[in-house]
Amino acid sequence: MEETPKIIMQSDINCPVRKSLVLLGGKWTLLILFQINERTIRYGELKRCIPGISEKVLIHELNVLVANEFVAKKSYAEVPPRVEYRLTDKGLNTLPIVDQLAAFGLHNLF
Amino acid sequence: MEETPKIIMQSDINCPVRKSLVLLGGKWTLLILFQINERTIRYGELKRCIPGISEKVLIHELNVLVANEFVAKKSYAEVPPRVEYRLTDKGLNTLPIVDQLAAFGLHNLF
DNA sequence: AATATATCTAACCTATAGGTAAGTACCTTA
DNA sequence: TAAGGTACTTACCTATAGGTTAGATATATT
Repeated sequence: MEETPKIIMQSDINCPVRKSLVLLGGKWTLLILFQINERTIRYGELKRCIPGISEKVLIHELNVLVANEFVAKKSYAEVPPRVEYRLTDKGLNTLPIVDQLAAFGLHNLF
Repeated sequence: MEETPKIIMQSDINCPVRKSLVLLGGKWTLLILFQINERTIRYGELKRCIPGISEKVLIHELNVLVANEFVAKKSYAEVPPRVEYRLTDKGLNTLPIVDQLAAFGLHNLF
């Protein structure tokens, strides 16, 4: 068997890992994407699914995720208001990352 | 084909994703693990591989990673000093995460 | 008329992650 | 003798991510 050493590029600002971390590296970002996952979920449900996050941060993160097209938002003109969030295709593409975070946690952190 | 909806637990502090993020969620943490990867690497090399990181932060992150047993450190009693870092088994287990971050970046951020 | 619900908005505050810059110790090379 | 390489350490500073609290809105319910 031959040794086929992995070549690792310098991680300058064009490094894919680094670019991903710029968008996904927040304290709550990947957790929010994980919780939305493949469902359509209302703001209030989401909040209850992530104990400890503040409303301000959750709203802000959601706005950023919508602006970056990870999440799609649908508001209904109802009272009381109803707002639904779901992942875009790009957002769905982040799920393998959180799957690996989950697998790592399960296998190494208990 | 049956619908088999994924069940998603509430992400309290015991959530595996959340626990992983506590340890790996720093600005540089996963990038450092990615750069060490499967090689044995000296401090100075590592620094050159991550343009923009400060010495203080790199040293500090490395110390934390060693304390958390993601990274093993070997110092040689030489002058000038030589210190080598490599991933432990636990550290190697984080590579699938950075692989997914890399894949995501390549496919979605260019 | 008071309370509850749901989704935000806004003002304010702070802890800390991270940045900057200088210094240390020892040897090598020019 | 002076500059450079190597792996740090220390002190100081600051920007900002994130926390806290209160309020807005507009209906329905009691």
